[in-house]
Amino acid sequence: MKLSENEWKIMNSLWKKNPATAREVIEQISGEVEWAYTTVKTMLTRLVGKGAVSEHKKGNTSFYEPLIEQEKAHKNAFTNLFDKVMDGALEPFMHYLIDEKKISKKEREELIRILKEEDQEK
Amino acid sequence: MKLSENEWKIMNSLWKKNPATAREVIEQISGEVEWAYTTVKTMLTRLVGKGAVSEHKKGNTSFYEPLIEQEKAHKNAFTNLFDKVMDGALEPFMHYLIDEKKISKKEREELIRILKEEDQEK
DNA sequence: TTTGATCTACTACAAATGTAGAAGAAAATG
DNA sequence: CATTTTCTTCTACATTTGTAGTAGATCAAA
Repeated sequence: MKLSENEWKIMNSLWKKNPATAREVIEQISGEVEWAYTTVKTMLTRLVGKGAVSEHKKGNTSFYEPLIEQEKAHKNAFTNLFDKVMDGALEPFMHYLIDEKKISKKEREELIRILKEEDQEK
Repeated sequence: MKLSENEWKIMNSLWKKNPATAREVIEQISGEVEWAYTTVKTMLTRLVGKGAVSEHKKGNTSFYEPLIEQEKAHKNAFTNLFDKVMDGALEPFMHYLIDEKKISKKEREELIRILKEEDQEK
């Protein structure tokens, strides 16, 4: 399942709150982007076509729900990034995290904790 | 600078070896993908158009070189992934790394080292 | 120098993506 | 009920991406 940038936006909104109407989706993402109502509708329809979202109606209004799990979708996106874009390299990523995203000391410690924790588990 | 998947493939090849001719690029990525010669040419031309790659000729043959830095390009890709796709979430990424990419104990230790090292520096 | 191999430049064309307008149906409001 | 608001479905259209084919130029080998 490959999603476009705009589709991610919609999916992220739906993962936060669902079922949701097109109107609700728009409201949730307004401020981040300014799309016409029908633009959002079009993307929702396309997502339904891709099988990423379900649609059911109450009266004449459609309610949408994600059909794919956020976690899986994100993993796919990561895999894609690493395989296709990064050619498998991991280390530059860590530096990126630290340099560009300016993760806090706290977050850094959290990451270390996660890494160590898994070390124990396995 | 936004690159498509195929363009990443070409760029990664050019970062490994440059300047390079279209023929050399093809040879380097053959095995991973099977594109017609003219397909690679088209993409190189498009990359030149985007300003990601330079082209200069010797005789009638073009030699290509990356104009953008690999590190910066990768950072952009990360930023894009996090901002657009992940909505800023970091933690799921670590779990992804561990679960899906099955990074080795060694790599894990390396990541921890990097994270700690930066901790000292700043 | 003829001929085959190789390059380039140009053109093509379908699918995906971004972005929405128009028209008609349904719901809400006065 | 008449009018306004809101939804839906269709249609549209430019750009980007994937993926080459063709024809003409050039280089290399016999």
